[in-house]
Amino acid sequence: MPQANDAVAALLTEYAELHLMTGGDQFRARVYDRAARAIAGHPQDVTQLSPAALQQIPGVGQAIAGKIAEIGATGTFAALERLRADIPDGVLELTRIPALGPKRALLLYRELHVGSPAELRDAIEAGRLAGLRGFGSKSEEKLLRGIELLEAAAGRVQLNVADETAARVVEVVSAVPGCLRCAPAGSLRRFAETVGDVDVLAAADDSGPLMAALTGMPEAESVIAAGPAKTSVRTAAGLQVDLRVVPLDAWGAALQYFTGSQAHNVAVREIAVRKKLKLSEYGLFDAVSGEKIVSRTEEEVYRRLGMAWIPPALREHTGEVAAALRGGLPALITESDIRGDLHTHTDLTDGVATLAEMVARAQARGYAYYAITDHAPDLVMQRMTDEKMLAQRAQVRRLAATLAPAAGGREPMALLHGTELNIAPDGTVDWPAEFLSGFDVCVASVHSHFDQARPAMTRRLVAACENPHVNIIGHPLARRIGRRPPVDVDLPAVFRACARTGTALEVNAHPGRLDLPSAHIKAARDAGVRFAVDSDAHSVGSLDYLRYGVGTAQRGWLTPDDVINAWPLPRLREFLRKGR
DNA sequence: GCCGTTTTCGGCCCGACTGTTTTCAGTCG
Repeated sequence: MPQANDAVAALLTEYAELHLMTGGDQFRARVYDRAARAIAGHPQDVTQLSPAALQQIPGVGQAIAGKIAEIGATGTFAALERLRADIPDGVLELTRIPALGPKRALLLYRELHVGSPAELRDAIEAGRLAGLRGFGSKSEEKLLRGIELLEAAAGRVQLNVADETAARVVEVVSAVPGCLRCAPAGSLRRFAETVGDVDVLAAADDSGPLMAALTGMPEAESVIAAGPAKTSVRTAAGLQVDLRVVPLDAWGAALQYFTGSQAHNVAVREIAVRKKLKLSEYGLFDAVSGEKIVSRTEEEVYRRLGMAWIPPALREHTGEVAAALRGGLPALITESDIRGDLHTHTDLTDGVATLAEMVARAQARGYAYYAITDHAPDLVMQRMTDEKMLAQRAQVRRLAATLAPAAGGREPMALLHGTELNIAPDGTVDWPAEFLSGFDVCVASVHSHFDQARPAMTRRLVAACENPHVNIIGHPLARRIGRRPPVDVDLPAVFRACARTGTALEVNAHPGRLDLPSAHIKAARDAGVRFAVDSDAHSVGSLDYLRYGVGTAQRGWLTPDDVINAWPLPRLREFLRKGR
């Protein structure tokens, strides 16, 4: 998805929020919100489209098309600027706090002049909320917890944002004459859950033109530091980007050093010390003579230390160094091992692309199979019915029959018709067994009652696993990174239930979820659990988010054998039968 | 503000929960 669309969508969403906050018509706000989602998921750069083409996008009419044109020309639109003048930035930031919406956020601002989450915390701690309509002691507690969550994520961005920024920097720097190599490093290369700043490494004899290219990027709003070895800028979105330039000869040692993690580097350097060597970002040296031994590639550096090359996703000092020393690194799953996506949506529920559009993109990704799993009726706002679901199934079957064989004479992509069920507080799901048996695959997820106490939540998830038609537990901890904490659940008990019943746990690849989190994946795998790495795509472009799920699976040490959608279709189908 | 085999106006996704109230507004999915 073009990055320009995200910027347009963000402005339209902001307008909807401010409009709602100031008591504007809720339906107009909803239309702007819907248009924003459709634009974010639109495959072409909307600022390049004609008014007529814009109005083909669902939810975009004459007025919003005009606003988009205005954004294309000026970077914003007048109606938004009028609202911004009324309400300071921080008030919108207040609504990012869970359980605090536009109405109460505005009340806080109007009554107490609270204009940011930090000011809200001060106000709560000073007892200034006492007596304010709509705020009791429970609210205060909940808000303080929410502010904590928000602050923990402050200054860090989701993987996709860091990834897109890094890709732009690499593109620009690589194009400079004299640039010999350029690649992202740091926590982005390790597929960390969030990224604090973007590290990009380049190799060149003369760093000057490369640094100038970075500071000259239109996205570079301010220059934090500018030297020959390292230059840092801050983007308009507030993200810090560090570019480091090294001689080509030091590429491997520098890439190893700047990829981290710090704990991994400390462990690797200790190995070097024991071998009477010294490892730095400039190379691996003889500790006594100071003579350089290797530095050109990461592989050489690790090999000279007696280790196989360690995939970046493993470099967290959680056993990877010991495994590498004894030759026991796992053959990690890679994106090319994934044969299909088992959790995706269409515009039948809250997706923004049609079935045909989603399937076409899945085919272009080279998948052997692809599942459509729209929401089930208990998520009331999606207005799903038996009839709509059965009609979609017929449509899927018809479409499947028309798919052309893939390149190389392979079978045409198989289409699986599925659904994403809602796990009710008691562990039951939307439909009875008879109706469920008509699906090829069922994902089941928690979408409500996130605050259940641990015993109830554990019973709930275990009961879902025990349902003979539930194949995959979707986003098992139901967390939203920086937005909503994970549910409280006895994970070992859930892992045992999954292994016993043949239910896979999802590694949801959406960069705002990454759930099951990598920290828990290894334990689940050791308990005998299988996994499904899914995009949970709601648009054509977000099918590509799958790579973040693969990175998360790698951080959990998973191999293709652990991941059901890396299996050939017959083996997958056998798993989905769940012994029935 | 968008949309239409309900098509140029009058609807628009809606039910449940929570914490606050004392009958309901706000928030969420």
